[in-house]
Amino acid sequence: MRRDVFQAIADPTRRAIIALIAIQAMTPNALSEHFDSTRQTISKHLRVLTECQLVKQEHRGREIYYQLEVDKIKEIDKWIAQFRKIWENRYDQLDDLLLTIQHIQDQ
Amino acid sequence: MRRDVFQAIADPTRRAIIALIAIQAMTPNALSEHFDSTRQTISKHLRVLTECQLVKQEHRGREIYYQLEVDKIKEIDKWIAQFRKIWENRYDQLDDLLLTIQHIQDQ
DNA sequence: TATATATGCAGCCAATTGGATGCGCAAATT
DNA sequence: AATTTGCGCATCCAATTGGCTGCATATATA
Repeated sequence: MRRDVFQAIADPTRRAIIALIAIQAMTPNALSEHFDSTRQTISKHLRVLTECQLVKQEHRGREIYYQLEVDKIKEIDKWIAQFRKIWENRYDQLDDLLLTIQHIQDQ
Repeated sequence: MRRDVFQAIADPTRRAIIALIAIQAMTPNALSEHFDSTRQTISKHLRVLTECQLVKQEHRGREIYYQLEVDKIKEIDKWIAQFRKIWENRYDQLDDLLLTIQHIQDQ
């Protein structure tokens, strides 16, 4: 099983789950009320999220509260960071200039 | 076909392609030299990346240079942004305090 | 003009995925 | 003690995915 963070957030339902529990910890039952899928299907999604440590469980009697592991989101942010410097250092003017230089070289 | 940015970056090979062309535009042939997969497989990955507009083509004779669409990466960053305020406003001290309050309430 | 090179597309296949259903188990509630 | 509630797990299934091979097409090159 691959089970990495990027594969986990590929599914729209799982992203929605993440967004919901980011606000407050929730049980599988409470979560499934927000979706058309069955509780078991949501449970399966939570398993994927747990396996890649994007969420953690907090047992409370027979209920299990799922809570976001914000640090794991940072992992995605870390991957994005390598491109951030590109769009931060890119200005329209500079773009035009480079394009012009390229055209001259092509001739 | 789903073909959204999150599904696109779920595959490790596609993430590697993105990282490579972020430095400089590359042809499918040049790209496939960096992987064990065949040129056609890389081409298929490039198709996925093109369809969700993470890359754009620049035709040059019989060669096609693939170039990163940095703006599309921002879309992922935008999704991450909603969680950034959580980890920025979260300090260990505050965490401990909240945990203590919760324990008191549980009693 | 014939050949080599660069590429995309169609089709095939095994593996994975997201969904449902039907359990079993543990904790509350009656 | 019996029942209800909350949950995870195993299994099944159709759809998707990532990889391959074998083309067809377009552009360079001999």
